[in-house]
Amino acid sequence: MQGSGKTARLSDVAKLAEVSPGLVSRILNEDPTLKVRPETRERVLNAIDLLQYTPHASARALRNSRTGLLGFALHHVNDPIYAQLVETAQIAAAERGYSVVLLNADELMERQGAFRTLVRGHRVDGLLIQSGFAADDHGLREIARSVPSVVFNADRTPGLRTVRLDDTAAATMATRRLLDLGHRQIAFVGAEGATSDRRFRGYLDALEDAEVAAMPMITGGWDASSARAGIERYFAAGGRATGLVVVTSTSALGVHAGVISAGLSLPDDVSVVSIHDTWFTEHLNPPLTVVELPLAEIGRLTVDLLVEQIASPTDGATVLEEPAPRLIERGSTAVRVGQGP
Amino acid sequence: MQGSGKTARLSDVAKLAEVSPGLVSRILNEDPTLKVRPETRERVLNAIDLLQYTPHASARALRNSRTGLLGFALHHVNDPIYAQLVETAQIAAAERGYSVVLLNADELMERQGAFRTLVRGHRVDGLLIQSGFAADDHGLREIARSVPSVVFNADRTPGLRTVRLDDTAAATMATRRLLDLGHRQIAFVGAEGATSDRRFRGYLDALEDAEVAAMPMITGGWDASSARAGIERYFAAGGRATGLVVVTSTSALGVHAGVISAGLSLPDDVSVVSIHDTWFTEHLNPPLTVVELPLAEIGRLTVDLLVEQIASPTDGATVLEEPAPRLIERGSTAVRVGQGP
DNA sequence: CTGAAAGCGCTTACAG
DNA sequence: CTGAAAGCGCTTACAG
Repeated sequence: MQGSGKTARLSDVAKLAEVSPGLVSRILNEDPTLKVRPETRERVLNAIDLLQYTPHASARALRNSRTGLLGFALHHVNDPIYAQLVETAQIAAAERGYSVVLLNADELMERQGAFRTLVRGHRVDGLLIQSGFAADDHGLREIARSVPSVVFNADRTPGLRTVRLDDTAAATMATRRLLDLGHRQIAFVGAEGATSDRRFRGYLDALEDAEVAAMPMITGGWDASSARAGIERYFAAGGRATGLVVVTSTSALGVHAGVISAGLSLPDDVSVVSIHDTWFTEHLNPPLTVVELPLAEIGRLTVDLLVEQIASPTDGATVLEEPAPRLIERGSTAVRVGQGP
Repeated sequence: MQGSGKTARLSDVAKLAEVSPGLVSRILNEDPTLKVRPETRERVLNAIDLLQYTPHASARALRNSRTGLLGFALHHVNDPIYAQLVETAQIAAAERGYSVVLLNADELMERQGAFRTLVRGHRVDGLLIQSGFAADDHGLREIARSVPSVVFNADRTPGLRTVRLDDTAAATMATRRLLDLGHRQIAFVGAEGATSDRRFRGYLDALEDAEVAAMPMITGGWDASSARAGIERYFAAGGRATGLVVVTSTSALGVHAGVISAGLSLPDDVSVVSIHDTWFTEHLNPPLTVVELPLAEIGRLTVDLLVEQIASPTDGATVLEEPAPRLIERGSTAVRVGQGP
């Protein structure tokens, strides 16, 4: 049932083409020092074709100390933003000849052994690590130092190559839009971790610029349900914000639902802007106003950086500023009404 | 910057423990025929610990003809249902000692070479293939036959191990609910592929049972935007359904938006039920009534089946019927009003 | 109870 | 211009 017998080895090709295995290998790998008779090369190429020869990945990996695998250590693929990122990054990796191994960041942080098997067992050539998510990433950073890697969403850290989007600019843009619409009671719905901190910073910058007082951060978290609970608590406790900047659109979905279930009208009583555009935002009722950040581009960039890290590791912080954040105005924002100036 | 020098090899452990490499290997792999002096074993274990020894994955893979990798060939990870599945399956795989390689089903189908490198290059021990998505999966089935694999969502096919959820039962349950609410004009919003076909069948079954006439299928597709476009076209053309059974919740999001943008009230004019519960359904406005199918369980089951396939390939169709589909009634369904009996 | 040796399939200096 | 040989790090019959 499984295919047509054994797969051909290099030596089979060599035998068929009546040359040595070494020569076949050199032709396959396009050894630049090699000067082979066109006629011989032809014979070898034909044999490869005839036998459907494909190099044995493990044999190559052992010999070259390169697996051709990139590990992606994520907290949740089941988040639309990261799913989108992974999808792009997987394609970018494939284009560069790498496959992507899906790793569980939490397991890697918690289980000492999981990390050891991965790194000391030479299972991947490099690691993309999702950071900036939990308050404490120490475990992940340890890991990042022991293998070529790119830490996604972390702040600049000595010894690490970090990459991130321009979170601050995005949050500033979102907040400005609410200010322009006349809102003066604007709160930030945030979460744990460095990414949220940077976005909160952007929110503060915009308010400071406009000389409008900031409000205490509302704790929302990174998922819809916790954000919804957070915002329901906020309004139940008498919260008075008329404009909400939400750390990410996944959470904004919950905020959206929470505002409505709190008996408030969206956008008439409360306007909501969030960060990241994704497949569901335009289909909400009302649709979500967002600041779009270049997810596809950061996916490619991250893979490129990781491939560079494998070639020669360097530290430093990369921030993708182009294409710039872009406001997409939809129905969840409106001119502020009521309560006088 | 990268870790503390070279990693230890088996021979280093052997040297330190003053035994042969073979012995270390046998202890490591718990060779049952091995009777070693406790004292010697202790020495070896200590050496392993001291050197932080971890077997070299590629060397093992070459020797054992097992990579420890499972390939997941998907169309879009960027779909909440599949993202959820992948997340569960990744964890299940890790528990069984396998890592997951993310593969692009479309690339695998289209690029002859991508598939050859994968299979003939011994890159994975087995393949989980997402099927039932496009109308024509022939390419994927070819692949499935040449390597231990499980084809997810396909109908029973000779020579293949298929696994799927009880799509028909789920759709029947959804349709019944609309019937119970008094709806008589019920349409199915479907998509391409076997999965949608089975759900359509379930819809037909329920109507037949109730002796209610079926309506032509509305073409929605597997994503929110195309489903929205489909439903907008439908109502613009004078479609008269008061109840909609949607093939999956991702599409239902678009249907939800489309019903509203068509100027109809949800659920008063049109009730919507869809298949699969996921993180966003309860946060829509109104929240989505769905039939929940056991996604986490099918993720585990699929990995288990795949691991079995690797041990010894067999064909056959597995349908996960337990836990049974479950109706979760939310705000997108209501008793049918207006237009007399 | 433990060791020596061959071999998994490749690549690459080193010869000629 | 091409070949023979060693070796990447492991495992496993085969001896003893």
